[in-house]
Amino acid sequence: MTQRKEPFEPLVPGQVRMYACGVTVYDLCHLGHARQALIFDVIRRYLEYKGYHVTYVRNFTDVDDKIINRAKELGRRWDEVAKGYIEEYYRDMDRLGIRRATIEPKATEHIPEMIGIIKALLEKGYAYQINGDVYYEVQRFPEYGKLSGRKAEQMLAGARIEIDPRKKNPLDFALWKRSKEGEPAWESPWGPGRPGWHIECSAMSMKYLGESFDIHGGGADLIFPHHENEIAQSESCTGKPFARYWIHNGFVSINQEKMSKSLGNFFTIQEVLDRYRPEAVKLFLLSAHYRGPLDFSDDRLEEAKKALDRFVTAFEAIEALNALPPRSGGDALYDHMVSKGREAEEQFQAAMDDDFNTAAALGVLFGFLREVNLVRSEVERNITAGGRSALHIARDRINRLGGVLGLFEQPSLRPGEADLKGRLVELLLDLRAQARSKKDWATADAIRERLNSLGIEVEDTPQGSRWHWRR
RNA sequence: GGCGGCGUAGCCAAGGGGUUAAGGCAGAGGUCUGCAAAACCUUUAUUCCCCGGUUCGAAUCCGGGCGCCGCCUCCA
Repeated sequence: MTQRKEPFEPLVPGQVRMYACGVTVYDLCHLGHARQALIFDVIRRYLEYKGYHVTYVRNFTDVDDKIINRAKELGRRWDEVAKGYIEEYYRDMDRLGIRRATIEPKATEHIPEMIGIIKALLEKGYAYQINGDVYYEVQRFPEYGKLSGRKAEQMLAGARIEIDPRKKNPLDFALWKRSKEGEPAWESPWGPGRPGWHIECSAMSMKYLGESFDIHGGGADLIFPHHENEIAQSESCTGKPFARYWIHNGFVSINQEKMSKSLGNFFTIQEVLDRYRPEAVKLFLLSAHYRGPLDFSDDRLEEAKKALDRFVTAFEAIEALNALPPRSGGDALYDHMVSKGREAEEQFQAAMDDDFNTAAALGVLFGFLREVNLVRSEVERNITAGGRSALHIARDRINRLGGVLGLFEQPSLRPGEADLKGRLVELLLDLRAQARSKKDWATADAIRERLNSLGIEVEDTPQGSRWHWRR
């Protein structure tokens, strides 16, 4: 509200109540939606890491013009279209490893609450009805524009909105829309209709979080008018301050242009995930501060993938050390790693405390990884019990902190690695076939024995060798 | 026209009045290796778009330019 960073103090000590505007389910989600969802997921995870009890509400807008239009295009029922895209949404978020919110309400399931607020606004004189439509009267709320830093007069000057002559003021917005034939409709004191877009978030956030709560947010494009309108209708209804802190994320762009449906320059989450691991996509999305723009390109994703592999290879190498028996000693290494780890965790917290600076936090993790690799190369030369524990504890810390960013939670197998095993066996069998053709039985038998000891049985047949995992 | 944001190495990106200007990618050198690849280590900005000002001191604050982007209509 002050347009700057503010120290965070929740309304109720130890508890955080946050609301993020979710998606309108009329199409597949693109990378921009992924960024928004991830950022709020990370904020939630970090607050939990800090020991807060977090109630996180994220809604679905499941009735709206765009859904109705989409249904017409597809020749399906509007509610089926919404339901289908909610399923797609969950599929995308699950693949990305973005946690479900505490409560995920749908607009259509909260019509009575919305009607309640509209009624109250009419009674208090903040709204007026025309012919089955109900509008909020912006001029009755002097603070209108306080979030976006605009004044009502300014907005009129350059307005490019079409003016509805029935409205008292062009800025007035619909709380309730009368339904046309064939459109979804709910009974109301003003006749059959459906809610305006802004009212749903007021109704659902206040229902689950109370009339005043801590954090509200969404994409930067929602600042005006959506969030401005939410504030107006909520505060004039309750007479209390609405959300205390506002968090708005920047856009994902392509060639410096906002990724959007209208420009057609978007990539769906599914398209991106077909080509890149979820963890790499997340690393990319967190590599810039959430408020700034983030330009998408294959080069950036490739970089993120390689950067992520630094962690993956280190984890794998640390794991591999377990197979070998350690010597005693290495206590100094252990102490060193613990203190470096503590230092890193403090720096990580400092970065996240500063307006959730994930890019800086990631930098801390990479810096710590270097320390870990230094120790690792020493332990690889001389495996000691202390050295190995040092690496384990460091790996656990990286995992834990990475987990706050939603990273390192998924199996570290690189894509194709599972079937890579099969291809490696085939490769060995090819070599073995060459050896057999030269009657190099020692080599051939050695390969068979070695594979056998790994649980792979090899059978020779007239058609060539076959292999299978021992059951 | 109004409101807001951004401009830091070859690229991406933190920082934000005075410690060595994080980190990633790419490049260079090295360790390892029969050679290679991979991996790891080291290294890479006397300088932060330009011009003025404030200050003992500015990339960081202020004023003015230039360039890019977003919002003001649905948009994460």
